[in-house]
Amino acid sequence: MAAQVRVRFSPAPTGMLHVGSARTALFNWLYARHTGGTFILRIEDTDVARSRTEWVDQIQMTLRWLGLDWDDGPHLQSHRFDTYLAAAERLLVEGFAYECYCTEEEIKERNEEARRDGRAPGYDGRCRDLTVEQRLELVGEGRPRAIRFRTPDEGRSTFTDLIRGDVSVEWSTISDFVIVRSNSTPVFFLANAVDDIDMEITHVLRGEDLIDSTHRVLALRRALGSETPPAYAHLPLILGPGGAKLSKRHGAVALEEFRDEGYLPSAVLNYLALQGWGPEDGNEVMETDSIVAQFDLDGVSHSAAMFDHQKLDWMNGEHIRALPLADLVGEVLPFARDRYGGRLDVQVFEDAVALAQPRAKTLVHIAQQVQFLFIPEDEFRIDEAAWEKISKIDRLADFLDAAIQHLAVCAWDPESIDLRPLIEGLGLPVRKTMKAVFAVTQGSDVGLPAFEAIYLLTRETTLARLRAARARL
RNA sequence: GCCCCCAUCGUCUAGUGGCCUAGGACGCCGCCCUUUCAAGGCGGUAACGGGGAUUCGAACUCCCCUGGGGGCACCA
Repeated sequence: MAAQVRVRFSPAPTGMLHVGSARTALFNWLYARHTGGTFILRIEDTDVARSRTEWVDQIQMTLRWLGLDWDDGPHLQSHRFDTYLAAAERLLVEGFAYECYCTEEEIKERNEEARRDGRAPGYDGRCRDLTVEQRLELVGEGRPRAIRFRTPDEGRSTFTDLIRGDVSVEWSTISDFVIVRSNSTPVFFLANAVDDIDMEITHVLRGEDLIDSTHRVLALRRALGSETPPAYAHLPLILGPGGAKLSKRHGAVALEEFRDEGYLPSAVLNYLALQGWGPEDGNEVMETDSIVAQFDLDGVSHSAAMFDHQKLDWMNGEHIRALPLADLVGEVLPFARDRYGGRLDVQVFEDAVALAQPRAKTLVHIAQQVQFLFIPEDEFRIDEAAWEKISKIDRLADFLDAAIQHLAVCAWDPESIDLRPLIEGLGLPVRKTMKAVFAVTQGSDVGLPAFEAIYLLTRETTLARLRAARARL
């Protein structure tokens, strides 16, 4: 057996957890749990200007909501600047890095010029081999000092990716890069390399957008004296519909949004696991435990996946239907309380959720479906389009009169409430006429099973709504 | 512009030289069930980007092209 697996999820706290990051977190977590390894949470907040502690908290909350627990951390890189700076100093002394006195503006200008001339952008190496005198002069001018890592001028960099095989690039295409900013804060590459060494990370699973930066991190690690690099696995990206970058335009992209829209964490986790990975038996609806048991790296696909909200909706419905009623009620309750507050009758609510469960896509959807039971009577409205449709129904007034008469005296149970015999008795078409029942009692011509719904509505309210509709004709 | 990665139904994917007249899932369409809408059942639609090469035989191997994505920051 190989050494214990140690993986980490290392987000930058610059915003909410995006589905792409969440998928990366998930795969790291799955791999750790599958192998019995350690899952570490590390916050890469080296960009002090953009990082915010509220995002650090928010990210943790979201990971917990998804059900991803970590064994170690969160470790904030902002607490370890001294360590990174000391490492940079060592690299400086040993000649792996050098001091750079070019200003950001100068570099930007030179890059733009290079682009105009059709040359490749990237640092031009101006400060690479300054003499002591030159350095002193630049310092004398009051110029800021950054530290740059010196990349090889020739040869190739190659590493073996766990899911892509050998990945290699010509060193000449990778220019010297900054590892310490002129304001003396460390940059991602440095902190990342140092921490992965110190935390003894064995496997780095991250998005494919980072594949090019791996060569630089690996070179840094070697310069820092690390002889055994971790295994790298670059995960396919998650794209929006049409293959464009997944963005707000395509609907929810932050996990918090999915939570607020009434998606179950188990469904989101299940769907995310399917972005780039699939179970061998093809059975896609899975409990988290089952995913953990089956997950492995060689099942990960190579190509990017497009995020499909429709499939997520279906998946969420599957998970909603798999939930025991009591659990589902607990899940929907916050959404319902939010809408109906004290008007919510828990017993009625439970029965209504049971009716909604087989036809629900999201928890919010369920909360909306039971609305007709809990809104104040003076706020109850029949959907205009539905009213338009049902008002054309043949002999609607006769039917409503008969229904009122029947419901005023019948026993109050769904069986006795059943209006179909009455409709047939009047010689009216059942399906068509039932549309009116839905609209008049629930506000829309589609809804929860009519007679159970009427039973929950109570005799009094039902009669009131029928009479109001009759009066409106 | 240069570099890197990728390439099977609309989408997620199975497929690792013959089991493929390419399988499953979402979606879509039809039928059944049915008090609406769903759910469920049954059936259908739909793909190996193009061209070479290797081979008795290529979705699967190799090369070229094309296409898509990513990167080339004192962001991560």
